[in-house]
Amino acid sequence: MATRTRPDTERTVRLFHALSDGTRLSILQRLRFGERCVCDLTDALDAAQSRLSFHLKVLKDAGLVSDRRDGRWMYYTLNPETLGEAAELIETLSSAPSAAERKTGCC
Amino acid sequence: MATRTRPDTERTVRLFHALSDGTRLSILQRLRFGERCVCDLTDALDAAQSRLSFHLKVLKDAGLVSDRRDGRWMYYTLNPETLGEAAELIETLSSAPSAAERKTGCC
DNA sequence: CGAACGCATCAACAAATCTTGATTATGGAG
DNA sequence: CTCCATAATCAAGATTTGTTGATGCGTTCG
Repeated sequence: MATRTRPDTERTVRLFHALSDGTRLSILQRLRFGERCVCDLTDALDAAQSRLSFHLKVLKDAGLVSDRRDGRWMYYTLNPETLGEAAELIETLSSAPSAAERKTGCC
Repeated sequence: MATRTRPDTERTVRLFHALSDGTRLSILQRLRFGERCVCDLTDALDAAQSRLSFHLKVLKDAGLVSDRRDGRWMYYTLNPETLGEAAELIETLSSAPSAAERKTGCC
């Protein structure tokens, strides 16, 4: 069994921060339906282009989306692995501490 | 089967926002080991009392912890239901859209 | 080539968030 | 009642985050 990767607080914070904004959640919702270019998103969310660019960067830095260039369009897709990671982090929080954790007294 | 509760973006944002801070994650980690009073946490995390009070309020407002008074102490505990809710929200994001969702074109 | 397009990036401002120290509120001990 | 302990709240300031409009960069098309 793989050793549980250490929490890496900084990364965790970035992940949940990326998820803690309405615009970004809307973007992720859209991306559930498949790849989208920025132009699709500006239409759908009725948001300024630079605003979306900003949020897409946050999502990308958190690893939640990937981008791909095609001609002059940038296409964004969900990154399920990272979403899985986030779910895992939450489940760890709600799980009882392991024997090892109890022994070392926590954290 | 219960109808899927509508996303309620505002609540979702507050939930993930509460999870997107190092101090708050440390608090939650501690609480996995069981109920703790604020004094325990100030010791363990070496943080000013008013700082912890602030973060505990954020966690409480998000529904992630509950508090209980015992004499002059306030005891905080994890709220597993809300953590489950958070995990669900994430899993929804990484799940394929339902037929109904596809029909209405999304969101 | 040059013009138009799609998008990232930047600067400036506005707003939200976090920290710190002081104050207030509540409860228990003497 | 007075004093001390525990924790919430508040005010002030620093920092971070989000928005907007302008600019720049790469790509395509004429």
